[in-house]
Amino acid sequence: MNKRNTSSSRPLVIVESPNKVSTISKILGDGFTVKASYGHFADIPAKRGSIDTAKNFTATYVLSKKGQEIIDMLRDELATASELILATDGDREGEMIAFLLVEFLQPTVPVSRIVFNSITRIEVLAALDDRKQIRPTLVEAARTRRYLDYLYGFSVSPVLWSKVRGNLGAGRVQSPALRMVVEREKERLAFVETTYCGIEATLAIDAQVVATLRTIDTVPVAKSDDIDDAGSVAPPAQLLLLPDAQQLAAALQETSLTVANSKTEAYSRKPRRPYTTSDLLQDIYSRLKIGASLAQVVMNQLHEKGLISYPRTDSPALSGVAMAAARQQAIEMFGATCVPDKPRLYFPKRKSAQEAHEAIRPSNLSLRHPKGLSAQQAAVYDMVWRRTVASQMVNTTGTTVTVTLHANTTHPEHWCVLTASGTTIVEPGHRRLYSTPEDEEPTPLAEFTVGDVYAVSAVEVKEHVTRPPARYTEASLIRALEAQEIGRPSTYAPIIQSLRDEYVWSKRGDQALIPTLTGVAVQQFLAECFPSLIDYTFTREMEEELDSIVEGTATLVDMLSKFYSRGDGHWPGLVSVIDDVEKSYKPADHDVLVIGVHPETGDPIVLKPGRSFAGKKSVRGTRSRPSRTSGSPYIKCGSRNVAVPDNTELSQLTVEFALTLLNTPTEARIVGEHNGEEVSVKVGPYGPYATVGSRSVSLPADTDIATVSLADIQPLLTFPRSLGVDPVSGDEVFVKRGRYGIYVERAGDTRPVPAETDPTTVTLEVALELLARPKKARGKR
DNA sequence: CAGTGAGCGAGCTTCCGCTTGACTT
Repeated sequence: MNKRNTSSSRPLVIVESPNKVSTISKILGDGFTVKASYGHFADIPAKRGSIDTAKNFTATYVLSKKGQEIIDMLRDELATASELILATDGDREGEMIAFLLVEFLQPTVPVSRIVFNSITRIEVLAALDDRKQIRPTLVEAARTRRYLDYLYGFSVSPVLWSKVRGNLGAGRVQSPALRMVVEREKERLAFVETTYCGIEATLAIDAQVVATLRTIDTVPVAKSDDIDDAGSVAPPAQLLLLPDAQQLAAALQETSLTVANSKTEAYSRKPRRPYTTSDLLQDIYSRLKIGASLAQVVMNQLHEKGLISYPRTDSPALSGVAMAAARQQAIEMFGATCVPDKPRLYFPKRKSAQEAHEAIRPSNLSLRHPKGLSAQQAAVYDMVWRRTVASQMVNTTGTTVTVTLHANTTHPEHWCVLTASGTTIVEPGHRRLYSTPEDEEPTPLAEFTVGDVYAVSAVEVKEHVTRPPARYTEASLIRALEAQEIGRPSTYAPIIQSLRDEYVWSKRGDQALIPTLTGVAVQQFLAECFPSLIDYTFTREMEEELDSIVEGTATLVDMLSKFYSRGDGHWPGLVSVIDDVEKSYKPADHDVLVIGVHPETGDPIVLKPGRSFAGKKSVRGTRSRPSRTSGSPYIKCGSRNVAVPDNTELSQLTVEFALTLLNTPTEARIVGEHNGEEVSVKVGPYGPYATVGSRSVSLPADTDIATVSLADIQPLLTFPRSLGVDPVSGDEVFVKRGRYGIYVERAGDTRPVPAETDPTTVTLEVALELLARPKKARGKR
């Protein structure tokens, strides 16, 4: 419809995002057609064997369904175009997309590649005058990254299926992320709480000056920083305990404090850098308590409305235009002295082929309060606006005074040193617009004269208890991953989502990430069998090698054969490592956790991950299939097994907890009648089961015998069931429940009942239809 | 401390990194 290019053909410009199309169209005018590729439209297939590892790691990129439509659309546009200009993002992935566009479009017109880092008239037009070609080494690096991730994930995950449990995944990004969450949980478990005291003395003067006790006879009084998670105190500091503290406080009350030193220092704080994706996710969480997925959605919405720049970036850099606009806004609000002489420049941490975008900032800085936004959108926009403008303002400056006071106490006799400090802000600078809860309004303190003596008006003993390291939140985990350069801005939110599928959970109304028992089991397994794959430096080292490929000093085959087959000095190669694990790792010999020893039998009480099961398990239990008979993690003691919910905290797994589970339900409990027969439930050596008359029926492993009702289990009691006789063959047709779930059977021929079909509604017609299908179901896509 | 039900079929799961949709009210 919008084909007005009948008279003369125009260049076709392709960008990644449709959101860029209209802006760039406006800049380029009628002489160009601008279209979007919508990101990666092709990929190697997500199934086994997509990479031919025997043949120099060759693989074929295939269009996705949506990708096919996009390529068709672009091919139509190209048919009438005078030339093809590839304007995908200026990073490694963008180069790959440009390369794949050429591969799939097979253009017959001239092709060139342009790169601009921000969509401004100057940059876009300059890029058009600086035509380049696709860089083959950059494409090779992108391809290597893609293949390595595939080889890692699709080789290690199957080992999890055979050694831990089915349906689990491992990968270069998710596995170190899981490691962080699990190790933090174990640090919390190993944490030893320490109680310690501090003493605060208030000086008897008009101003409220509170001095803190620092040393007793030159020995530093331990602060929280001096005490580690095991409760050890870093020398020379020593813990001040309550009885001593009270005695000393009483003695201090009787003494006076002499000023030994008064020091004045300049105080200066730079503004925070403009937002990267990770910074903004972190800040949205701490200010608005919104998790990563929703936060990313709100950021996207603001971007789609044209209000903020591209929301997935790891660069804090601002374009020259944006810096000038931010300075202008600051000057209008606070006058010319509120910005430094020159604009403040911010640089990405890692200068590489990876940063294609600038920081997240308002598209139009003169727009202070856009109309028509939801409360969340408005709040996020306001944060972005403040942080961007503040980033160009002068430092917050002032003076910090620290005064040192001496006291000699009697009963007990000690020489005590106390300090007090305070800061006076002279120039608020950037804090007028943006401050964090940590930069609390400082309390000022006047200077003191050495030798002056003050009486003490009050002495207070403050008792403190050390806190275990905090669990990660979505935002802090993302920050930790980013600090290790693991993962990319476009994947931060999805990573959290995929962890939540199996490996982590949170309590209601809380964002703290707690590992599931399955998550703990997988981390243990990976740490034992594949430690170098979950090393936090793995990705960084990968990136360095990819840089060598870009520079032309290494190749895809070098790097992948080293990783996968050939190995190097320290690493025997993934294939060989996996072979060893498959041969030598016996799950029965490995426990997730040794909980303790049974006080009477002396049998060890251990946690096991649970083995193969049919159907996917959800931690929240919304979709647990009734057919599942095993799979939940379980506690093992002697010959007894008892299931524990996957979302049990490690700290709950004590001997007492295990014993209550192991001891409680050995007796059958009658829950009602089914077809006139009494139904009772019980836990046996193979897990929970129901008895109906003389028949017994296994129940899902996480069934709680004490609370389960007849209604909960009644559907399971209907199997096996005769559906009638097949009118064609005359054979009786059954629906049965077996190890792998519900299935239908006719004369020894079987078909599984699909998970989405309610097995209680299976009729003869349904069964015959299933049996008519070919035996080997072809997996769709 | 320990004799606690019964057991028929085997296909599939998985990676990371780019992008936006589209069910309805």
